[in-house]
Amino acid sequence: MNIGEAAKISGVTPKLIRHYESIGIIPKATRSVSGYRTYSAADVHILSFVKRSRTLGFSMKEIKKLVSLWRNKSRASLDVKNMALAHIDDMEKKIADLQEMVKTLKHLSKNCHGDNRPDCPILNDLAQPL
Amino acid sequence: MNIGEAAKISGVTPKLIRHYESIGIIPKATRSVSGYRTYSAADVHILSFVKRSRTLGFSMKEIKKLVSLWRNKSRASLDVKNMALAHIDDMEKKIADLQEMVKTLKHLSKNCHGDNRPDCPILNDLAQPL
DNA sequence: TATTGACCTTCCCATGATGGTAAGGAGTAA
DNA sequence: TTACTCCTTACCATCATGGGAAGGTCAATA
Repeated sequence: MNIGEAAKISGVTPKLIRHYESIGIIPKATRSVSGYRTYSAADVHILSFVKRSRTLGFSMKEIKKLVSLWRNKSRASLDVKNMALAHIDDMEKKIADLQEMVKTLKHLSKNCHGDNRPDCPILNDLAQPL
Repeated sequence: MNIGEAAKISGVTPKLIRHYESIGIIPKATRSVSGYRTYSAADVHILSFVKRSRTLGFSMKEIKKLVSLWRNKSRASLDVKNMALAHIDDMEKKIADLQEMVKTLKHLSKNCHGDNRPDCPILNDLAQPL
């Protein structure tokens, strides 16, 4: 099948499929006589794997490793688990950061009249040297 | 003062100060005879404002608006509050997304032996067409 | 057969916020 | 004068993705 159909099935746009190929996430596609990329069901499976990994927030660098682990039948599940745990850690840090910001902003917003008057605790906070 | 000192006081690197100037977040700095940027306490105050706004997760686009509201003495606090509330919404969406990913990955990790064996529920999930 | 329209190709540029580096000028102190 | 630190601009990199241009291919239809 051509890149368009592979894109529809995998949920990865043609644009991104080419990009993934260029940075070595996926193997180089075979080509038709006229130069079109051609994909097998196995190729589409890799693309779906990448898509799902992105959905779970893994970076392309991590996904590159995940794909190679997936294709290596003698992998140790420990390696995969460690990647997952590290990624969970990263995300939990991000969540904590965001929650802190939300907390602060909610507090400031609560004290802001939110009317025509210029006085505003939010701006006062921002203008305060940290 | 020169850009280096303004950077130390405000916590914004010289690199970023120049960048902020170039994209119009802060007014163009006055220059010394030899071309060095010079900053007043008021200029540094703007930089601190930007820094604090970044700390609260606002985008540069939003900060541009916040700065202009801050400097507009006849602003309506409603405008500021609405920006804050919209930003809170954005962040809460991001938090929810991250929490969903964490939840899924934690579940998968719990079921992964994490040893020398290749069998791995995490990879099985990733390989599953969504 | 000629044309059309949908698909494919490569190449370059843009995003957003930040960092790095290189090449060169300015300021100051020994 | 040398040496060192600071400043200047300009370009490139990151990360994942999207947009668009210019041109080739394929299949169906007029």
